[in-house]
Amino acid sequence: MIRKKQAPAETRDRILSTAEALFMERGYAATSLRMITAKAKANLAAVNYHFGSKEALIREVFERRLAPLNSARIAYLDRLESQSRGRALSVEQIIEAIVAPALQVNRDPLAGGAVFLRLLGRAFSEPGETMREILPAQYRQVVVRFKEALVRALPQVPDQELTWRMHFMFGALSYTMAGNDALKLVATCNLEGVDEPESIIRRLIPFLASGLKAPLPGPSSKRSVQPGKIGSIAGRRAA
Amino acid sequence: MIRKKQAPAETRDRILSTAEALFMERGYAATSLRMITAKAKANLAAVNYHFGSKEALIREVFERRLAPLNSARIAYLDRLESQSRGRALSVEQIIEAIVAPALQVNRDPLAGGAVFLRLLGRAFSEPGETMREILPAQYRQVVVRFKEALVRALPQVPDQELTWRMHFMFGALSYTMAGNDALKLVATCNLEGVDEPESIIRRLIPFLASGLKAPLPGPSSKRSVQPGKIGSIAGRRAA
DNA sequence: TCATGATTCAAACGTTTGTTTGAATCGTTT
DNA sequence: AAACGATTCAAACAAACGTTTGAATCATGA
Repeated sequence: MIRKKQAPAETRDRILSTAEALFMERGYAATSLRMITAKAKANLAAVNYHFGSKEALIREVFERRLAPLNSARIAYLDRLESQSRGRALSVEQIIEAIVAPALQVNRDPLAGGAVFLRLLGRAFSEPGETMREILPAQYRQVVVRFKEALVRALPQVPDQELTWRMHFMFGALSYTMAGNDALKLVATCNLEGVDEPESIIRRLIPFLASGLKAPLPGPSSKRSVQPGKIGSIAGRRAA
Repeated sequence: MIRKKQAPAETRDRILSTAEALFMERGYAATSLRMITAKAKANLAAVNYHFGSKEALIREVFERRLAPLNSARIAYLDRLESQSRGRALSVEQIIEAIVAPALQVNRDPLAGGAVFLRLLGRAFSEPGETMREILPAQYRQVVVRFKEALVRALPQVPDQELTWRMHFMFGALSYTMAGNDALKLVATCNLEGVDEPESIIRRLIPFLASGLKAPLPGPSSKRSVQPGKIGSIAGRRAA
């Protein structure tokens, strides 16, 4: 079961990378082991031999890339904090510590490249029990660490509010990483630099930083909304 | 094929709503017609009779809810613009026109309720050809209309930049609507009002508005990032 | 050289998938 | 009552699914 010495086990990695690519473009449930093994030029039984099951395969697909990525993020943050001794980091620096390692992965096909980043972006809105186990486990350290840094950088923002804003940030981030073809949704003009992640990040960081630093809303501005109706359905009332 | 008079065709709607709920909690590919028809207390063949195929079913699931929602958004924007004669709307108002109708849907189970909103949030990062056809077609009008309003509200922001920021906004929005259980990802403290969409929106709007209004970056600040490697691999240097 | 354990392979396992079929049932109109 | 189209239903279809099996193949240490 566990390979020790002999055999380069290159089959294992070939399956992992092929599964990664297919999961990205077709989704998890819609990708069969037969597709994977055929494209990876491996035998069908190889998946169950090397991983045990399809579920264990997808688990490995993520952990192989995600663990190094999140370690790099924490290391990046550590470096920034040791450089600016004592002083709190800027929000932009903190976001950079999240985003720059991802950018690094994007450049390096050996670390997963754009394929894995898109897969990862989608994983956050994937249903099912599997992802609800993998992602929190992989991100726990990162979240705690960056939350601490953000609390120091934004002492005026209450804890609850900051948690929500981190949530929104992760949303915009994972959506952007997913590199959605739904991007063409908002593309009323032809976007320049769609394929240059650096330029996307240069635009994303100010957006997120401004969001995190947004002025606090009045303690309870009840004004909100009270529109009319929706569609053709009648008889509705607002809050 | 097309029902004219007789029979309430309530079976059709029962299948639609059941499929909606199952697609939300299990995903599209992982939900079988047998699950749907069993839970909807309909015959298996009813799906192919009423819709033609599984693909046509999911298409109808979305269009039934999405068309009224987006119509309501445009109507909301029209109302705001006719109220403030001539003057440009505030960014917050424009966001409200996007968000409030969704909030309305959330309150009304007959319009889809929270179930459909979560399904819709996920749809944006769904792979496959189906969604890449449905969503752009349903959103085209909305995007054009709101883009125009935002251009008026933010004349200092270049067109390209604004398009990207709308992209980020849709990301945070769909991620939030998906009501991800990955929310517990960033939940280091127990969130209050997780189940009160109003309070979530009250926090989301300032975040998005600040992001859209963010100061423009220097024309080409090349400083950015260029770290070393990733993970446990050695040799790293800061930017 | 032989023996050993890891890996590959073709074939088959029993389920489950989406779809089709043809007869039964229902409500309405003639 | 008879006839009609719309709808439901049980049954079957081939195809594809994840997994298992047992023998072949390979590289290596004795």
